[in-house]
Amino acid sequence: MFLCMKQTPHKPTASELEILRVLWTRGPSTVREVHESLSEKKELGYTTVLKLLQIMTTKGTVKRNETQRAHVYEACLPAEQTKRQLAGDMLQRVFEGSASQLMMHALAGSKSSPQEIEELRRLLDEYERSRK
Amino acid sequence: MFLCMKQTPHKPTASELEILRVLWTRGPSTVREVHESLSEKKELGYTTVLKLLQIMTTKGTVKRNETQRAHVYEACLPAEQTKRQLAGDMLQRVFEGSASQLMMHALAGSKSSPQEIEELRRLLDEYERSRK
DNA sequence: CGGTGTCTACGAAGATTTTCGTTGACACTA
DNA sequence: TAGTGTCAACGAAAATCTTCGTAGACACCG
Repeated sequence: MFLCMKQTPHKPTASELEILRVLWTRGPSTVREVHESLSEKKELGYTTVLKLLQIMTTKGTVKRNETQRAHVYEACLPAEQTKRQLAGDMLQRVFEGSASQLMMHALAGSKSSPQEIEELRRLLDEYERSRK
Repeated sequence: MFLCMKQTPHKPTASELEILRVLWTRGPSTVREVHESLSEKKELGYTTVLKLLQIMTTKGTVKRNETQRAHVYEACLPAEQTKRQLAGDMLQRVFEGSASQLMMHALAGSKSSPQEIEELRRLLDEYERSRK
């Protein structure tokens, strides 16, 4: 078995991301738990989830604790870091690094509430302060 | 030959997006022109680009004018619309629809200038006005 | 006309992703 | 202990993506 030598963590695929989201919200979980959580949204075989988690283990996306019969899986990276990577990747690939372009298109495609806008303003202030 | 029946346009793959970006900036272009443009960044065979454009044609991502011997390809959708779709997709899949989360992570992953922040504020104002 | 270069079409190989079926190990219980 | 249910491992099929080689059509040039 090889350790993952990659410097930059793997960009998760669509299915991997769904699993990661479960692990982020539930914390360390067994295959069954992940499967049940995903099954609420879409039909998906148990072994499909198992296989995915095994693949993600070899990729180094998740790690597992094998002390129990039902192995317990856990995301290697915190949600924040992976999300930042995904956002940054799209920022470069689609918006040539322009955060305002990204925001503009995201807003256009979503129904953001006034509260959301207020929160965004607050974030900008905070970001600006931290940059000083 | 079938027309594309899909209501929602195809989400472009990574390679398709690279090609779309060329078409968006150059406007309608031949395979050779797209290939030369992409070659500046990375090595890529001529027929690879040709094949991609052919596939994108069947998907309905691009359309082509065959009146010249060298067919001229053109994106079906304006850049704005596709970018909006991509941003909105990520917003849902990664950030559960929270634009502020998206922006927070995008900012954290980029080096946004004070001008960029100012532009973001302006966008928020504008968005809010348009919502009224 | 015949050679040279450019173009599209076709097919196909290789990689990656997504999905499960099957098998054998393990454990609980009646 | 024999039956029932749960689990990980393995392999593999199907779908999609990425890449390119080859062949045949076409046009220009001498």
